[in-house]
Amino acid sequence: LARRPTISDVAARAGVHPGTASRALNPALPGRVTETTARKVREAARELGYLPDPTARSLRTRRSGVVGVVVPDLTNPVLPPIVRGIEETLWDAGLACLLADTDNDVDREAAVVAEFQARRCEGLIVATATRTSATVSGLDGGDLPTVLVTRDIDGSSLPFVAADDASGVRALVQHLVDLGHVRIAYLTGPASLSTTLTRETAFRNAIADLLGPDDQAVVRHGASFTIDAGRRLTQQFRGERRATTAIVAGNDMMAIGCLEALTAAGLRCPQDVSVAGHNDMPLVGKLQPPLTTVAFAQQSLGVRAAQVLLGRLADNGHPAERELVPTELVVRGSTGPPPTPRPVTAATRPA
Amino acid sequence: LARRPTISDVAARAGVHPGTASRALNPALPGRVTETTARKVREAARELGYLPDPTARSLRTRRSGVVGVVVPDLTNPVLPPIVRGIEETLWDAGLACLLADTDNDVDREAAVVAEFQARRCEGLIVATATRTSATVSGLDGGDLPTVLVTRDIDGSSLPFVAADDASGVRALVQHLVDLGHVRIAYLTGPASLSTTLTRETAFRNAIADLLGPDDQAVVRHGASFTIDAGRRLTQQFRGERRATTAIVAGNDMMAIGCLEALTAAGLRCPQDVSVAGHNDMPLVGKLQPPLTTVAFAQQSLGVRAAQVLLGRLADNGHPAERELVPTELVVRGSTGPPPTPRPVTAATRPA
DNA sequence: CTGAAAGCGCTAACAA
DNA sequence: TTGTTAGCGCTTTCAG
Repeated sequence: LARRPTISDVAARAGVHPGTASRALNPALPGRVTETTARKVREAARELGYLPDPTARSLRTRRSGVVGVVVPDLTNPVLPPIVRGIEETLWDAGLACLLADTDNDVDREAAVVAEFQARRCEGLIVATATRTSATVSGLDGGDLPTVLVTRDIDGSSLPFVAADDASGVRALVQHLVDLGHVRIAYLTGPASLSTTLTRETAFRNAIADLLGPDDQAVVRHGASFTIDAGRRLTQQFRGERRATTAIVAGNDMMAIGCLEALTAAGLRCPQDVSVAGHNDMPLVGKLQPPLTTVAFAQQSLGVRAAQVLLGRLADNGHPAERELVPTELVVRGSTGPPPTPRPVTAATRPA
Repeated sequence: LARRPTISDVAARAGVHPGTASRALNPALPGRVTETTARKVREAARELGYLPDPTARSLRTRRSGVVGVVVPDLTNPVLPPIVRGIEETLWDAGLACLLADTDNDVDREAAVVAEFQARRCEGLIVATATRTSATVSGLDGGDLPTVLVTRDIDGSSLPFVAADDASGVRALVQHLVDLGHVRIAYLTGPASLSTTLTRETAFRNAIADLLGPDDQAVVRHGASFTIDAGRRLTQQFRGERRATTAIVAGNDMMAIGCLEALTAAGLRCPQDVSVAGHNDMPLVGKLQPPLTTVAFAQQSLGVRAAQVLLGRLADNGHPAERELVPTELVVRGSTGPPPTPRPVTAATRPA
């Protein structure tokens, strides 16, 4: 017979009943079996190359051994290491990962979550980016264990793992203030994203704490976290605020756009204007100038997220953990002291 | 009752037999049902919020609706867009993606494939990197439809989708020769990887075709496709071959290492030595100098791989397609004419 | 065209 | 401790 061996085949070969064979193969079980039968069964299983059918098992046990991982856009460089950490950790726990990319689309997100529920995922790890999501909010308090990574949902009490962006941004502002900057602007992405709010709030707080009144915190929002958006925002911003000596971008891509716009305007970085990013994407340390940015251990973040989910799988009841993994300020060449004090308009005018 | 509705619930509500309900809900079936009953059943299903249980269905139909995607290392920047293309295409075809990262480990690869088979994946897309693999070879001719992406297996007849690296490398060498280079070296990664061989062979052929005898094709292998390996290889290579005016690297990371080593040796790129990479990773166009490299539509590659798999799923019999998606030479600032002819040793000596 | 019944492979009650 | 039995939810023969 060409079909793959079933537990009945194993049982037959071992001369026992299928039920017994099942118990023998199941490691931790209260009603154990004799060591001799266990050996016989294992032997038979090995000889036959028996692999249990997870489908049949799922149907019976109502546990699929599968976790759904939902990302907004896998081509965002922060995500792959996170997904890798998740996958590795879950694999070691005997769980497989279904991956879906929502392309930042709410309908797609809803469809993915529905599909993953239908497929009997035991848990969900959700990294999609918006601050609000009817789909994800609906999971809060439900019976499908869910962990948010990198994003937070307004008013949600779901467990959540992210980098401690606030500390990173604060360290960055501190660094700029230490260098002597007093006119610092923040260029960031859409206010609808969880990341935007966290970082922006941290920026405003840091400015208020370190430089006094809030009115010095200049913040501009772009349409997306891209090089283009960073470039455009910088161009239009430079038209209004020439006194600025340091620009913090919401992520590295925007910082790159910012650098390009400054260069195009004939300004040097960091001599005329300092620039910093966030995320420490691959290669930003190889740019000219190398980018000062906020880094975090991306893969560890994924590992932690998976561990939190494993905790929820064991007990979905206890209060949700909200964990932040540490960030680190990476100082590189794109930040330096502000231009030596001269009449401000002259000091920052394009060459 | 709190449990989710089954087909029997739907059938009861519609006043028909479960079997009939099943048929009514199944779109294309030979033995159809009356339009009126079909409507009743759909109505009942909608009211109950019925979702078929894929586990039970799988058990019965022996089709899981899941395919396995095996990657060597998701943090390699070429992979995420490919995986995204795969996921999107399969999602549209109603298939879900199980993702596993082997961390370039053969045992892990074997375990993953076994696990995916056990989980009743309908097909596999394998992107792991080595030229030989007992595990993957074993899939050849088996009943699990498998598509290789980005890699090839020696002597395998499995369907395979990759970028047309050979054309890209050839275009690159042509470009360098057109610029006037005659001493061109190739620095690449481990010979055990599929990618290494394809590109290296193309390089040797191009050199032989365009510059004559093979002895001018200088090739060095490093331990990995990393910045470090590129740097080390360049350092040791420069010790031996000062006449070289152009260096082609096996991928962009090595090219970056190469640039660093040249800079450290006081050489300018492209004035003293031209450098080129392969893959067009994010940001390599933003480096100083911007890197000349070989690009391909990564996401499309993933889409094509998924489409080929869908073809195999429909008919695993017909001969395996071996498809190459086009590459494009992206000329940027890191390549230029060789130094003006002077005594060779002087022309390439560090400043 | 629809109802009846069997069974995918496994595990968890219950009995012996 | 082991065998027995039932059944997870679905589809698909086979009758009617």
